[in-house]
Amino acid sequence: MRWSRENDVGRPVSTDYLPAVSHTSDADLLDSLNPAQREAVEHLHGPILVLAGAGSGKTRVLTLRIARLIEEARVPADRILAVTFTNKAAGEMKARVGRLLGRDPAGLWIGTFHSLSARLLRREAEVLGFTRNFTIYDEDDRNALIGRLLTEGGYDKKKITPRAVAGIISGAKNRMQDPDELARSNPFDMLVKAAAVVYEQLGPALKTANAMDFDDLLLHPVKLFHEHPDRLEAWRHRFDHILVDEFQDTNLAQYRLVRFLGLGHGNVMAVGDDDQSIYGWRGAQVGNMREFQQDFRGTQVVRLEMNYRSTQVVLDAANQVIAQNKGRIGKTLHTTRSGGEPITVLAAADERDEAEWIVRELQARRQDWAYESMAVLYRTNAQSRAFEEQFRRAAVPYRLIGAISFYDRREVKDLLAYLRLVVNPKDDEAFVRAIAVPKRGIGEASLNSFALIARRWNKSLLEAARQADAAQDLRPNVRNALLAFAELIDRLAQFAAIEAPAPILERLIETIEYEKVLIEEGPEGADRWENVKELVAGAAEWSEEVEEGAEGTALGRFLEEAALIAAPDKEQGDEEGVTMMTLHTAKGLEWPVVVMAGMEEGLFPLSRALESPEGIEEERRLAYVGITRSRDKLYVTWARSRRRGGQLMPGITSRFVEDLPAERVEEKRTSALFTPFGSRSSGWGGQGGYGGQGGRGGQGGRPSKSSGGDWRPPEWTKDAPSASPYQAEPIENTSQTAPRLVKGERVRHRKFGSGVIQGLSGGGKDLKVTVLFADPEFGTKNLLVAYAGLERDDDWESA
DNA sequence: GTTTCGTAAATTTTT
DNA sequence: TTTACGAAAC
Repeated sequence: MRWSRENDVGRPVSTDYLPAVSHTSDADLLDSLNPAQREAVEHLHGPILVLAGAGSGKTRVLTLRIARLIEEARVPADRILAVTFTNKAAGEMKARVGRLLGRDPAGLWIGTFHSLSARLLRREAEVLGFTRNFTIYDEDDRNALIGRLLTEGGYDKKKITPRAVAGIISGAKNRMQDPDELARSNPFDMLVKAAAVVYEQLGPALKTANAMDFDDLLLHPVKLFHEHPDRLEAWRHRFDHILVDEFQDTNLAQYRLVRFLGLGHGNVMAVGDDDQSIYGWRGAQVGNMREFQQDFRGTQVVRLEMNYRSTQVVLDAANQVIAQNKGRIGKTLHTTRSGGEPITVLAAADERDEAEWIVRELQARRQDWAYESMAVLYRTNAQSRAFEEQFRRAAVPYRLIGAISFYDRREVKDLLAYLRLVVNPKDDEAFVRAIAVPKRGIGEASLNSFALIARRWNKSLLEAARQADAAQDLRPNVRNALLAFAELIDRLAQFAAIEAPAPILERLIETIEYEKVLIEEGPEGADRWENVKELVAGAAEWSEEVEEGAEGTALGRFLEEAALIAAPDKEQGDEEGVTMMTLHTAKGLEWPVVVMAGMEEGLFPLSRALESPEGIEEERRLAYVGITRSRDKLYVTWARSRRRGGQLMPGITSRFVEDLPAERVEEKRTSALFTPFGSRSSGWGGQGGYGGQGGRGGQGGRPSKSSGGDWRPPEWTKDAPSASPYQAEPIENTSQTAPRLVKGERVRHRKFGSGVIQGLSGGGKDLKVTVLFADPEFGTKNLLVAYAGLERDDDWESA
């Protein structure tokens, strides 16, 4: 096969379209590699660090090397450990290795640090004082637990929020600090002090609940190896080869784990790119790449600097942006794809205008590329909304990735709480969650006094509930409800002992009449019920997968997957189409056409990141990641004003836009009617009216000279000052797309549809309009302008 | 004790 | 625009 054609078809996931390789000799494959790649692939023993630039074929190197270890070096697959950053990457890599081998690499340990650690911990749980059916707590569970500890500690949860405390504790765990060290790190900060106190109690509390949070999944194995040399010895001999992908994003615990497991034989391949380190906020430390070379003596270093993905134009942009960072290991990407389309930098009026222009542009570009070849990337998930609206409106298919995790939905979590309780009766968070839905006449007060009793009895909530009749302090109906609930769980447990996850779920849903519960909740109930059905369907599908050598019951494994797999990348929207996701999620993927949207100071880079030089450098690396996702065409867009958190904020171009090489950039702006701010904001109320002609209808692309009024765009200059953090003030008193607020103007409301302004009242923030809506169901309504989100009703243009 | 309504706060990225 | 929490009503 020809590797060079591998990515010619535009699809986000680069392996989907790989032709199945029935049999290809290794020699052929090796011939297709460049010298550096080949060096990495042929290195079979001893430590090796691969500095793999974006698009330099590192997945190819990793998969080929694994295949060679199995095929050439005759290493049994089950003695190879491969760690990736996401579940998706793991799945892809496994599939690719399978294709290279022409068979399933059975027994190969491949997965994320978290999933592999969980697997290890299930086998070693007892040594650490857990049982193998331990629960994995997600953020909500952990925060709820922390909240309870805060309340018990007499803290005011309004001043010291569980979330803030959780963040501090998580940071400490990432640095592998114990509570004492955390307390000492910042003895004068009340928040840190409180966090240290809670941290102290959190460990035992989690152990009591037989639960671990995400951080613990990494910490406990390290602790295990540290305190139990015999276990370390055993696991050191478990694997002969270790490969770690995205090594630049490992944190301290992850690195320690690699070191523990790898130092014996030293057969460790670490693959990473310091320029793509974008998880510092989560405790990742690029320094691990240096540490690795020191800890593993004689590490061979290979640099992959040949990029097979992007045009010269795109690479120039990437190189120039990243060059501003200090302390890089240093690397310059080369490509053979000279030239390329220029980078389009677009200035839009606001996020809606931005989205509208992008959608139209992508529609126009459909003659050159399929929708599946295009991606819109943004800094924050919140930005996806504007795009969704415009994609829908234009009937352009899209796939939204990652925004809301399927398993994060309330109805899904509620049901899973029951199952968790079945698997782990000590899981008090699950108990609290499950007993609340459906309502059983046990409110906060009852639950609290019951929890006290349970504690006095030294029992978990479920255990205590089984004997609730002995709890004299409780009212009879509460006692009965507790008993009934415990019985329900126990019955479910009996059923679970012999059944697969799907029937268990079905039975549960039937028992608690969940469909009825949801439908009675209101209009969203139907959607929620759909999700429930999807959950059952997913469970049924899952049950069919045969996973050999896995630990625990089927139900336990099902729950573990639900906890660890972000959102089986539950995609929303259409099957195929333009992809939308955050820049973080986009790491490792590629598309012929990439749009980086929302390139404004304060949004990207985020204002929070501007507080430290490291923060800005990390944002810049994220920009680098974004740019290098593009094969052929890159769009970079920004908006002069943008709604953020309900407020309209003025925007100036991101410094990363200014860093782009001017000679490779073409500037454009939309011809949209402009949203006024600054001095024009006083014009609200009566005379209104910006940009006489309906500019919105004009096709984007050509800069139009006077799109309205006396407004001037901020100059877009190469050397604009950007040293000081950009602090934007909200724009008061404007609506997004500025309908003329005069009597007779046609406006559109999100819910009520189109209507005509009948009159105005109030002023400033309290400005109200009276609108007669076309739909008789709504009739005349008084709306607060600042809140109603009225838009010009320009349907008449097309009608 | 529970439900409902209203007001206030809040929004980074992911395992 | 959505969610979270608190107060008042049921």
